[in-house]
Amino acid sequence: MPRGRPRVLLDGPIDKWLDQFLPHLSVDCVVFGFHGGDLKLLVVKWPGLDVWTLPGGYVGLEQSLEEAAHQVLRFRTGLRHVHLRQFQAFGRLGRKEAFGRKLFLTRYSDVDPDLWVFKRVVSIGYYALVDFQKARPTTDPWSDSCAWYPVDAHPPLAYDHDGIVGCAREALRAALDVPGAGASLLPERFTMPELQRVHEAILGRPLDRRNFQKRMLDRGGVERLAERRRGGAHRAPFLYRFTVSPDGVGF
Amino acid sequence: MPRGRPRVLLDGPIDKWLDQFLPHLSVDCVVFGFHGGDLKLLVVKWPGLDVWTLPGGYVGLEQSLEEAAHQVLRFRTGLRHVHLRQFQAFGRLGRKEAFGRKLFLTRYSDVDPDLWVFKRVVSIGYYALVDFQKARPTTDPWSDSCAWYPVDAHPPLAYDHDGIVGCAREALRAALDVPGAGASLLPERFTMPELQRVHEAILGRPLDRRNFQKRMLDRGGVERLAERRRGGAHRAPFLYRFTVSPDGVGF
DNA sequence: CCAAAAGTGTTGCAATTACACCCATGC
DNA sequence: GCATGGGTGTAATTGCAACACTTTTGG
Repeated sequence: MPRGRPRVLLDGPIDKWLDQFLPHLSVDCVVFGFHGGDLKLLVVKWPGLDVWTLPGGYVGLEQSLEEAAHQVLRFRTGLRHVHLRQFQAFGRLGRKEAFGRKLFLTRYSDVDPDLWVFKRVVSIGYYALVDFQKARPTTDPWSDSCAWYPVDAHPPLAYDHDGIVGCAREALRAALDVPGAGASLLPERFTMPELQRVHEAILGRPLDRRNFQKRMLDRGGVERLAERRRGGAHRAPFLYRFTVSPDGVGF
Repeated sequence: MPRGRPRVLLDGPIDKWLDQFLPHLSVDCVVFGFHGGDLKLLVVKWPGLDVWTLPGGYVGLEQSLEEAAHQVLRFRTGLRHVHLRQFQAFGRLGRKEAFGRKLFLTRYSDVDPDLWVFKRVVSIGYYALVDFQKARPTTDPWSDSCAWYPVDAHPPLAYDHDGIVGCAREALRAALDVPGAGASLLPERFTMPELQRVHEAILGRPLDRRNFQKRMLDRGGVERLAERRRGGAHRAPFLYRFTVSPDGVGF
């Protein structure tokens, strides 16, 4: 499977390329975006086999898990400073890596089936919240496409990645009550209804407009700007800005 | 570092022994007990160096992470069905494994410093809640001792294990509001005051006796038995039993 | 009989929920 | 001017925290 920095993908034989990573380990990223009123998920399609997966990557020998996840995000979305949170490690057996070999065979004729990528891989799951507008889904030479899908209607994913997505959504829901939650899914300046749509999409249920606004302002972490959003068909809503980082700490 | 099944520890050379595990990976277990009114932590002392760590182990090539953690628990406490929960993976650089080499040198004169155990190891953190009475802390031939310490006054741990303990306590606190929480720290039958002490120890603050009892009964998951605890100096309290598993699911 | 711990009920506050009214904008 | 969405306030409810009284047991 093609993961990690693209620039080294094509240099030399595969086994040498794999030597730069911690064997049997990977990070998988559940990348959430928000657009058109619902949550989007970034998925990667691999050529030939009609197989989709989460974007992921291997971990360099001298690279922290977090750095590895950031690298995946930077590579797949072009974004550098992304809200990223580890939520679970997935290490049960039967995380079939068999299709990976087929994938390699589409590029290389003779691949050693004993390489660790075809055996068991333990994966550390991260979820990421990105600004849909700024993200530039990037397809590499290995993959057919890298694109957003509605999180409730994405193509079935290989391995146990569907389960990983469910797990990530749960973790995301649980993290929703800290000040600044959902910030990273929106542009820097946003309106209160927009923030509400984000919360509704994550929780999966409608929220009361007025109570929502009150709670957000009482909780702190948001700052109302003088400006309003122009151009809408109705009363112009205020713009807001977050005053805390996505992790709940002040800037 | 001596981890994993004891029976294979002494068979053959170390590098062969290590071949049965996923390289660069381990599980570390934060084992909580409850005794004499406060939380205890199970720690292991390694010989010669005045070094303590959490009980941990490596992950077999055909073993799930959870199985590996269960194996550590079974080995260190003799308990088979333990409430175990993964809470975080620790993979940042600088998790110095240097002392491990010294440890091996106390047993073997010539150890290859290129073995993966001396390089970087990513560790999956599990916390466990065990019945203090039933647990039998077990020292193996490699370690000086395996013993309970008050969680607020345990010897400083090597690596980043002190940080791991803090992380585990936080996860434990967050998991305290599900029905059946704290069950696994007590014997099968327990009194309400006992359960309250557990919650107080985890939260680190006193709780109101009456509100506590009400909440526990309203929430469900506990069942009052006919019997009472005899022999106390005062009014005999009722005995209770949990009707849900530690994970919040009914039996 | 007294001290100390356990069982049960009631009150009051505070946070959340439900709901009503006014304002702005485009067609 | 009217439909639609946005901003603000208030009443109702509920969940939780504070607190009082009774019961049991050993000494």
